Amino acid sequence: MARKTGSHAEITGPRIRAEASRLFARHGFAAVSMRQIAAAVGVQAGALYLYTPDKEALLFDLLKGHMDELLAAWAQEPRGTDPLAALERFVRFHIRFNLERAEAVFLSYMELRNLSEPNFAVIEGLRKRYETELEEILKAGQAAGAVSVPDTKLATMAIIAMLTGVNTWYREGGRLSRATVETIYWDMVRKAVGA
Amino acid sequence: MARKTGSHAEITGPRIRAEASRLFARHGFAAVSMRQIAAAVGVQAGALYLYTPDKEALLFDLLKGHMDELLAAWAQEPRGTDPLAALERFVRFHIRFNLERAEAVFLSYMELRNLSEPNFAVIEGLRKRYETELEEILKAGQAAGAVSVPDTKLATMAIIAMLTGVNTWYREGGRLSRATVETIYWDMVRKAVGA
DNA sequence: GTCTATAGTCGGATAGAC
DNA sequence: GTCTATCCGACTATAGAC
Repeated sequence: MARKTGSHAEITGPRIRAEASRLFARHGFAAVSMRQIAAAVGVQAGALYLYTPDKEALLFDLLKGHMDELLAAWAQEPRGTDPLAALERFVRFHIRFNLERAEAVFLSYMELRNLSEPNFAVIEGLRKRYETELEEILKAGQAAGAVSVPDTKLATMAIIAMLTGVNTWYREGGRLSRATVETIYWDMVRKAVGA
Repeated sequence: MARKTGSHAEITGPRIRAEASRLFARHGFAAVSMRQIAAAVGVQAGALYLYTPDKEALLFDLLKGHMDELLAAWAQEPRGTDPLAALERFVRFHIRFNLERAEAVFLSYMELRNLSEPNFAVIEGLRKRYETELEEILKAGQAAGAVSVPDTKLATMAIIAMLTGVNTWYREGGRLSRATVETIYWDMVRKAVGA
């Protein structure tokens, strides 16, 4: 028989993050109570405070973890010298990674304003670093004559918004596979940057 | 001397909507209390219920009002038979209108999940109608051979996401004027659709 | 590590005086 | 139309038993 109480530190921590992520994404940070999270995990509300100092720190952990994983995953993508190939890798990577982590992407985007100023600045810094990765690719492409955009900064923001937008409409098992979506978006991005 | 109490129905209603919009956009619907809204307007919390049956209806009014105004404003834009000219009008209209109503755009986008199912369906229907306006332009362009996209539905979603993204970074008095931003985005959209 | 119990605050919404 | 007062429930976070 499973006992009702005892030590489960190694599984409770991750489960708290998983349930909090799910609930925050579905109902919004402010609309979710610590009691709801605890109930979803199967512990009492008080037990959550063994794993997080407060509710905001829990949100920050989720957002910070997501951004770290995003940057780490991009860093592991193969490099290359061809700017156009790099751009294609970025487009496909961004769509693929964001669809795989739809919940975390949604959170990192909707719940930023619930962070305190210092925590907000951390996440913004990581986001900016990711954007810079794309801008460097565009600048290199521009320098090499492989791409032609009116403004690399605006092109960066335009491309990221366009790609992230996939998450708002894509549904698994729908009309198009992920690979097809990647290819169609790459086609539009390639043309948009005049390549 | 201004009296402290009395009848101000004609100005209080709009002021409640204005302050609620501002507060919801800044802190999120769930994080804002009726007392906060009342304090911003300068009345007591109970007085709000003369203007709205409950908090959600207040949010719905804001979102519905915004979508109605968006569709009405687009309906007033000049028509024409040239699909490419129509596309340019859409691009410039969308950026201009959304920058003028940044607060309402942000709300209509972030707070959808706080609506009840029937109210949610109303807003989604209006949003869909707006998207269809763009898709019809792309289809007409495709038929006329003026544009060439792999998929008009995806191109619609990609363009709208890209254009709406301007709101996330544009700051008044920044490096670029609104007109310049419109022109740069139109250049990227035009290329993206193979025109 | 998790529980129960609780402190202390704040929430949405309503009743009734003016 | 607005106010004051209030009901009643829910919230975050903590204390202390086990």
